[in-house]
Amino acid sequence: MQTIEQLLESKDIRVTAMRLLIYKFLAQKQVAVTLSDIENAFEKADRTTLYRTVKTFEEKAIVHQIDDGTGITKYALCEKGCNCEIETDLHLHFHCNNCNETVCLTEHKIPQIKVPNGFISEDINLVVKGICDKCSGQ
Amino acid sequence: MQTIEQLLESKDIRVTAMRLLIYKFLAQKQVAVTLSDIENAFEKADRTTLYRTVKTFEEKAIVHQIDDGTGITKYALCEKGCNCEIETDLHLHFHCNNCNETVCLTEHKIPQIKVPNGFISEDINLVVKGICDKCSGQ
DNA sequence: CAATAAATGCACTTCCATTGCACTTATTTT
DNA sequence: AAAATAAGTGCAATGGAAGTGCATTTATTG
Repeated sequence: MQTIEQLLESKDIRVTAMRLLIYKFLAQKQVAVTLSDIENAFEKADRTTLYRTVKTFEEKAIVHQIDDGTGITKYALCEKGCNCEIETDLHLHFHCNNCNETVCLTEHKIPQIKVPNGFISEDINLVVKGICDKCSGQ
Repeated sequence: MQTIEQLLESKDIRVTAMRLLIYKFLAQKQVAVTLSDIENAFEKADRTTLYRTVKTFEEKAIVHQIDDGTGITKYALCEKGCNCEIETDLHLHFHCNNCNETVCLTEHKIPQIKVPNGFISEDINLVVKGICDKCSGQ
């Protein structure tokens, strides 16, 4: 069992109170969050700090960025073994049109996509939109 | 053979000089264009007019919107028979990281995506990023 | 403890999307 | 055909989110 401190250190990220808080916030969330979500959760902290913290996490592959088509960038913690950079490891994201939340469907890998001759695929973004389990249940 | 005028009228869109020009511009383009692209092509026209024209086209299923992850909304003409609303008819988009252009790969349909129980899929956005045929050729 | 580097906070800028309102142009009604 | 109405266009302004420069604080290193 690795502590958050150890995780950050293993990625060459200095441990600060702010970063621990933001990490915990992301860990506790079951859905992808926007910068504004984080901002609202930490009203005392400056937006820039939150922004740069998330960017740092992103660079060090602690979180991955999600473009779910709402026009607002969202972030979610990478799962253990999540290699977001590796094309073959990409998972898909589900955006609920009802509650407006976006979740990672980590267990659902993106199927092989064929592209025409001459095209070289490097990265794939797949977002399914619809109604999530929470909203469809009722 | 249907004229542009007839097409617009069939969709309950009034024919104006501006709309014809914008339609022709989109038709001649082989790639998805941003609002700024259109703006640059019609410097005499106001940005708002272009914006609203494209929005009108979008509502009436003459163009479809593309979110290729660049953060800037792009638009492309729907092909004949393109039913962007129908999930099963969705095609994928390819964004070139080199020339920054986005093209519709209309002939490449999106494979069936499985989502977990309780999730209802209504729409799918799939963007493949990499190098396009023009840029990989050299 | 001093020197250095990184982290944080504040202010500001930029870019794109969008809207309100006035004005013009087209369409419909009398 | 003129008046009334509706739609289209242009100008100005707003809002939201992303990003940057710089000063200040906090942590790290010698």
